Amino acid sequence: MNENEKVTIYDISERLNISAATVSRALNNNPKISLKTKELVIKTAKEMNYIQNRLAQSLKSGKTFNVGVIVPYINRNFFSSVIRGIEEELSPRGYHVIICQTHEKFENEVRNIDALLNTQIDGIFISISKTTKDNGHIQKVLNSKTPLIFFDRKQDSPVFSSVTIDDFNGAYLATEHLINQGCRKIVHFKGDSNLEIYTKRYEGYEAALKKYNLPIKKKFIIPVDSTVEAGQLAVSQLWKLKEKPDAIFSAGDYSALGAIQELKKLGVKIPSEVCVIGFSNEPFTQHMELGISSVDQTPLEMGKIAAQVFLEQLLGDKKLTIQKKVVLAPELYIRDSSNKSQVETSKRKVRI
Amino acid sequence: MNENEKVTIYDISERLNISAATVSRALNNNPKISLKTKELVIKTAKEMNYIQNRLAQSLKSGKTFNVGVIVPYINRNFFSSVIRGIEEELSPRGYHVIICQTHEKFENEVRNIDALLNTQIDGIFISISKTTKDNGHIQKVLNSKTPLIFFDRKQDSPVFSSVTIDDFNGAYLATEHLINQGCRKIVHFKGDSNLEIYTKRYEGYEAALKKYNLPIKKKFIIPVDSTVEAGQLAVSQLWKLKEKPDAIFSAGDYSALGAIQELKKLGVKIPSEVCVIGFSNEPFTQHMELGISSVDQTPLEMGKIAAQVFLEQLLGDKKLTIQKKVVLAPELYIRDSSNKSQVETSKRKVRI
DNA sequence: TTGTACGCGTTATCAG
DNA sequence: CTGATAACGCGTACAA
Repeated sequence: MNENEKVTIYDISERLNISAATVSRALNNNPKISLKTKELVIKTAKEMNYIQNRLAQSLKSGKTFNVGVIVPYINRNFFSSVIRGIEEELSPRGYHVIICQTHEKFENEVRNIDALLNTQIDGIFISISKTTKDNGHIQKVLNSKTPLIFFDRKQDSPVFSSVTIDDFNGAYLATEHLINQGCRKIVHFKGDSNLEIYTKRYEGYEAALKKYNLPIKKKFIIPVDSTVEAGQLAVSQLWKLKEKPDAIFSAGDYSALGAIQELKKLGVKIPSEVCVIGFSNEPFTQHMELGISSVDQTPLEMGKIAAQVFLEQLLGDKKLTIQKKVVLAPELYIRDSSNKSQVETSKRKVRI
Repeated sequence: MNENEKVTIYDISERLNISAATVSRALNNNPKISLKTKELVIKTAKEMNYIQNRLAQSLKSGKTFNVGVIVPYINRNFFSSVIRGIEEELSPRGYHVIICQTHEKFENEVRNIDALLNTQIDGIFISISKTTKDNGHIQKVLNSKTPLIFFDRKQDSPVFSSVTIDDFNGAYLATEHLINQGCRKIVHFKGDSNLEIYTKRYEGYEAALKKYNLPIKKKFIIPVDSTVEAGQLAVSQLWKLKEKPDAIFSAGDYSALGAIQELKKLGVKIPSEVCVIGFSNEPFTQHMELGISSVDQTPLEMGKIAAQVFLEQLLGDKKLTIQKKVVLAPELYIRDSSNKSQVETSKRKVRI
């Protein structure tokens, strides 16, 4: 009963007095085999507790059925949700998902790419870090002919596909919503300019103001980290100005929360005096007593679609790199923090 | 310049007119090699953009430097934080982390184990699902001699290690805290009895009541899912009773939140009339206007320690399965929802 | 339909 | 110190 050592196709072939090749064929739905031996092999394989060695398989085929996902931090709701989407789409097809974190450091991103490349993954999903400047590491991926899909935070690339949301439009709609609430002096908490998502959000904000003939004021455009503290600080600075804002559109939810906390401390009424809307639709925004309006990025869907793009890529002609840019529609969630009419909308989902 | 095809040690050996074996030695810090050729090999390897093929390496050595992590859902804060801990501890040692989700379904757990086993991982980290009954799949892992570490949600096992928090004590301290606040009629929202973590929390609650000579009432022990809705429902049912509770200790934060929402709707004052404390210290608990008290499970640390236990295991004698049960101390976070004295503690961290 | 023989890229063993 | 060779487990032309 000491069948503890790994059982291989050779063990099966010996037991059955057939060749290992035949066993292999039986196990791989190869047509060139009689039903009889095929069934026999499958049966005894099961009996002997045979499990295929994917390593050997991969070495032969060049495919590992592993993909790598690179994100800044895996325990941030947005990223873990995207990863969940990827995993759920890919695992039924036999793929495994390897995760890597950059901690927003470019050097780690490079290291991760190298590590994934030499561990022979079949594809890479990446959301670049705030400090990523050049694209030498992405070039390496290109050279290795490994499919790569950007999601959310992408680099401009003429060859690689990407899945993002329409940040411009999300921001435009959020700003327009504030304008519709009667706000005229709208502050924007601007995210890191190194990332396209944040410049796009800024542009959407600007476009909405222009469209409604509102002035664009430099002093109302504040660079703010996506942290509670940064939001608090920004508000405390802003409220020292003579001209007070009547709304805040933040590029992140945490800074929106910080803003709200500070506004309350200052005795400013929300939403009657100031409306606030964030971005990302973090879980906490809906749980607050005063629900925070936000723009949802549909992370689960983003992950699933990124995975689908990857799978399509595999089917396509390898020579001709088919590149696909998917842009998802963001969803606006209007809650208390920006809802002056106090209509019951906190649960309502406004599909764009 | 068409050096695009994968370059192997043979390519290097040809170029240098030496054997592949020598190249291999040079690249692996093998002592049996002259410094001169070693440096030469390393230099040309770099020039030729050589990257080791980990697949071949793994096939030879039997080690893949991949580990698998199995959790119910990866985008739940607790789990993604543990995974982050594991990744951060293991990736500097060259390991990759593969993630799998069970969706709380036993069948998926079995499937995931099988998949990981045949993809030849070096170890498995698992938090079992609510519906996991027997342990046949864990036996398979044992047979394959693959190290396995339970974290948080474990099965009793005489051979496998585990890293958990002291759920009993966490619950005991939470309950004791409520008692110290003057509460005498304390409800417990009890989690799924299939999981040890929840029965332990229940026992901790019970022990605290006993210790302070408070009666244990069946009607105050309510099975509640860890969802907002379940918490709401439980409170609406409870407040139909003649005897109203004056505190709730919930085994989960979401149901604690639901309870608070429902209590407010009923016009019940928190914490003066009813104190509430949850479990898990989900991020939202600290962000609420009325901060929710909770028990922190130190997920990041749990992940790191699980990884360390795994690494220790590798060093130990393979024959003798060294089994280690690590129990971490939970941390109580007292916030508004259970702080009658209104002392500023919302930020204070009470280390146990 | 089945068997033989080789290669995937490395490393370890054994000579030299 | 270096080279030749086998082996890890599998899949697949090619031959039978």
